[in-house]
Amino acid sequence: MREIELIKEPSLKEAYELLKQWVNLNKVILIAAECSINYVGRASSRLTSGERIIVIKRDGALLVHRPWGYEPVNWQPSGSATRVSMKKSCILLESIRRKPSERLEINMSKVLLLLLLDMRDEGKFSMYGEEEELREVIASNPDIVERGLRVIKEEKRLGGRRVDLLCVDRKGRLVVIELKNEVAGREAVSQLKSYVKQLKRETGREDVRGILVAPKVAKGVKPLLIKSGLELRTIDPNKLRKYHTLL
Amino acid sequence: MREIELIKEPSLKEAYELLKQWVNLNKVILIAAECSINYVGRASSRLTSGERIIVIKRDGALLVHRPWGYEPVNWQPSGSATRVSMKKSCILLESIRRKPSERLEINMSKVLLLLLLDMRDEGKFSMYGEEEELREVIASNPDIVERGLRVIKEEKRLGGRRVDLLCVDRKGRLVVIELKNEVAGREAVSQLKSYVKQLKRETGREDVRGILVAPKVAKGVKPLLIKSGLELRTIDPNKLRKYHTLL
DNA sequence: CGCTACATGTCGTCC
DNA sequence: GGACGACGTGTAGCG
Repeated sequence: MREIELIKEPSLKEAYELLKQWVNLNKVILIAAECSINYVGRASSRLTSGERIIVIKRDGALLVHRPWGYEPVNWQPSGSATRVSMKKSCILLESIRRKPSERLEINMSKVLLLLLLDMRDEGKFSMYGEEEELREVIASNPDIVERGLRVIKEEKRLGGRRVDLLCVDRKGRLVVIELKNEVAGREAVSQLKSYVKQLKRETGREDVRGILVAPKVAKGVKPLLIKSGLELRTIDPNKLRKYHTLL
Repeated sequence: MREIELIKEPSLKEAYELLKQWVNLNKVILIAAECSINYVGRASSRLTSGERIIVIKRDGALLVHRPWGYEPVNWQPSGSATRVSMKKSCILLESIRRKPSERLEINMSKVLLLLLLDMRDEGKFSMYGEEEELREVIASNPDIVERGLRVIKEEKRLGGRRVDLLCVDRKGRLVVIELKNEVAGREAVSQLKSYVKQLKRETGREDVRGILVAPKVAKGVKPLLIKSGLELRTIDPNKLRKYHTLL
C-alpha cells in the first residue's frame, strides 16, 4: 500500500470535499457513516437511517454493509458510476449503472470515518473442486461411471445448451452424463431428461441413455429418475481426489 | 457509533494482541492487510499474497475483499467462529463453520490498518419486489391477461410449490398463471407445465390451461410453450405501472 | 448482447 | 435439518 489517507469524524463539508476528489482516483474508498439508502432499478428498496460501512472499489463496484450478515444490504456492481453531491444536511452519494438502469442513493447524515486505500493486489487466485474438475476427472477415467464407457465430447452443445459429457457405452449406445458435485435435486433430473429427449430427436436413435452422476441425490429424486428411464451413479468425491492428483 | 478504535500500521505483535481481544467482543472488525488465504470446505481455494480488506461482523460473518469486483474473493457466512493466533512471521486468522464443515485461513504478513467499530444500525429495510407487485396488479385487474378472467387464489400452494395465480376463464376452465417480471426462460415453461399437470391430476379435470405472463421470453421458449400446450401473454411492465399507482 | 449453466452461491420457508 | 425456489442473484463462456 502506497499510503493510507484517514480522516476520523470529519464535518460533512470536509467529507464532501474529500470524497469529491477521491471518487475520481480509481482507488478504494472506505466509509463508515450514518446514512439512509434508496435503490431503484430491477426492484426498489428503502433503508432507513443507521450506521453502515460503505466500500467503493477501483472498478466502480459499491457495497453497503450492515454490522451483520454475509450479504451487502445494497450494492452496485463493477462499472457503476459514482457521484457525490452536497445537500442541505447530508452528503448524497449516488452510484449509477447503465444496463440494466439502476440507481443507488446513499444519504449520509454523519460521517464517522473516511479512508482512501491504494491497495496493491497482484495475488493469484485458484479454485479447486468444482464441477469442471469433476468433469475432467471423469472424462479421463470414464470407467469410474461404467466399465467400457468412451467419452466422445465434453461440454457438447445441444441446441444452445450444454451436455456435461457425451459418451458411448460397450454396446454402442449413446450415453448422456449430467454431473453434479453435490446433492442433485429435481432440476438435475429434468435437465438430463430434456437432453436425452433432444438427443433422441436429433439423432433419430432410440438407444440413448441418461446417467446422473452425483455424490448424493435429494429425497424424491431417485424414483423420479427411474420413472423417467434414467440412471444414477453415486460417486464419492473423496475417492476421485486421487485421480485428480494424477491429472 | 459509540467509539472507533483505530490503529494504523501496527506491528504484528501489537495487531495480534488487539485482534485476540477484539474477536470476542461481537463488534465489527475491519482490517487492511497483506495476506495470503486458503479455503477448504465444499470446494478449496488458494490466494497468494496481496493487500485486501477483511471485515468480521458481529455475527461471525467474514468477508475478504480485493480492490475490485462485487464479490468477496473469500468469505465465511454468519455463525462462523473466528480465531486468531500468532505464527512465526504472520498472524493466522481462522474462520470456521460447522455445517457444512469449512475452514478459512488468512495469513497476514503485514497489517496496514486495524479498526474496531461499534456500529448502531436499527434501520428498517424494505424491498418492493416487482414480481409480487406484478401479481397484485394482475390479481386486481385480471382482464389485463384475458377478458373475463376471474382470480380464485393468489400464491396457491400445489404440492410444496406455489402457483402465482389460479384463475377461471369465461368458459369455466381452470387457468394457471405463471408470472415473470423479466425475460422468461426455459425453466418458467417447465414450472408452468408441471403446475398444469399436477392440477389436472388433483382435480381430475382435463380443461386446465396454463398461461405464461412475461414482458418477453427467451429464444426457444415460445415453440416450447406451444409444444407443451401452454399459452403466452406478453405484457409491458411500464403500462402496468399506472395500475399500480391506483392500488 | 442474449442465452445457458454454475456457484464455497445466500436466504427464506415449508415440511 | 433437508428440500426447494427466489434472488436487484453475480459470473463465466459461447454464439
